[in-house]
Amino acid sequence: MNRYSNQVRMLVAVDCIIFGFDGTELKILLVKRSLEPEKGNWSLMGGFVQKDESLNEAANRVLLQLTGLDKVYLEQLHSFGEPVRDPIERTISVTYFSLLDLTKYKQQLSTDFKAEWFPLRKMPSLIFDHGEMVKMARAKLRYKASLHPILFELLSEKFTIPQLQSLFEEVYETLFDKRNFSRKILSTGLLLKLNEKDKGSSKKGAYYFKLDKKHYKANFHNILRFIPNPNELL
Amino acid sequence: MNRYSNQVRMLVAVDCIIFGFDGTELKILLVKRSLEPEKGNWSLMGGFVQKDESLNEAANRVLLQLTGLDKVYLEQLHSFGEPVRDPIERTISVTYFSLLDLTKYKQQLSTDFKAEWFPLRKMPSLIFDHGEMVKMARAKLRYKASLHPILFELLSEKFTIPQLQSLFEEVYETLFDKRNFSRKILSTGLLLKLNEKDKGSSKKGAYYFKLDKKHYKANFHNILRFIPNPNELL
DNA sequence: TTTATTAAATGTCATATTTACATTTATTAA
DNA sequence: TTAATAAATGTAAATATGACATTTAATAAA
Repeated sequence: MNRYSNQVRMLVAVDCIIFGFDGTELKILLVKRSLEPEKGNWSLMGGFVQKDESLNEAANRVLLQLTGLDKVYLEQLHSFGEPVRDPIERTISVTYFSLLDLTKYKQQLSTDFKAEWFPLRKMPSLIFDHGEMVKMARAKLRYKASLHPILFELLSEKFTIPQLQSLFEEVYETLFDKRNFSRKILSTGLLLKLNEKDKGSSKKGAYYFKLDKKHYKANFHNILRFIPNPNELL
Repeated sequence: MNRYSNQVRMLVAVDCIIFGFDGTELKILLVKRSLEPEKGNWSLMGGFVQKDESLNEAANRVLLQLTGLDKVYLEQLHSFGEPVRDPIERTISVTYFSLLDLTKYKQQLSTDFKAEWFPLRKMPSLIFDHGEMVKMARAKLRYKASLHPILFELLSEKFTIPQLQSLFEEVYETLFDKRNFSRKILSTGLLLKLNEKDKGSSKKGAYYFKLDKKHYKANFHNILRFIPNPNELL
């Protein structure tokens, strides 16, 4: 016996929801679809899983092709499998969500794919069920970032507390008290203060911090509480 | 154009990790595989996704076939897609994890599938990558139950606080202080006290409670904290 | 040199939550 | 009536949280 009989084979695709932060706005990377149907419409970056490729490998390949970036935060999100989600042919989509430092993004490669960063709040409508995928990724980002230190993946190696706070405020579409925010973030023990200031946004300047990588990796799965009243935000 | 060209089609299966609680032990429902390869070895209950069936529909169908139960807690967990995970033919497995009240389980149907409940701690080794799937489901159960009231899905409609505490203790393989446990659970406002006692385990008897369904549904997604020091348990 | 301006950094107090720990209560059987 | 058993409940100290205002460092203007 070398095949299962009487069963339907289908295409399996990966689609990536890629988030970035430019210092002010939370953004998503989209591409113009290059084939019919819906050619020319905005879409998540994706591709079919190849013969000898795992799902994770496929997602990493797609991400590398689009951004030129390797070793970015990438996590499987959810699989979508409505029978008619792709009108051409039955296709299961395994979605991944990714967080990356927008400033490291290799723009030259993006031209091959007609890729563009959109502010999440001004995102165009997407093909197929991609809008639903983004919605789920956004919910997961909020959920996970309230409990685990994932938002650091969106910042450069060096960042200031006010920058970090802006990012949290953008993700949760709210404002936090800076005294309490600073106290809570510093109390995690995740941050190392550098002897260097960012003078970009004030005369006094704000100290740069970087992640304590050891502490970060060792405690990543711990449940912290980054967000004061997470329930009220949902 | 009515097909995508030059792409590989694969089988897509759903596999279900089904948890139950008998009052003492946390259990998992397994079946003896009925076809080659690995015929006769223990396996998760699963099946191939059919032509006009969504992933959720496939999982519900499989669960109904095995347990006779409809409308149980069922949640998509993760998709597994290593190229060689099934030696016969490339198959993507979308896993679902399910929590059900073991006492409602229709045993007569299980005979068709040679299904059996195993205590999680004494589970036999499973075919393919099913062991890894169970491990992930167990981690997710612990994670989610520390933040959301999902363990109630494992109990009957009526239950006592000591029974609930036993369940938590079994899931986390630890002991909790009963005064603090009771206070924390009651403070959620999820429980309604009934005018009836369970005399099964003491002379005094323990009051039965049931879920306040409205409150449960409205607040399910809120992040609570059922477990005192979840970090130390991971 | 002094002063004004700006955002960063920090402190305090009241309240809520958490943890550790012991006694009383209801029921049944001896 | 008493002994036995598990259920139910209380309290006090420590810690975390949330609301709120002042001081500080650096630059630019007077």
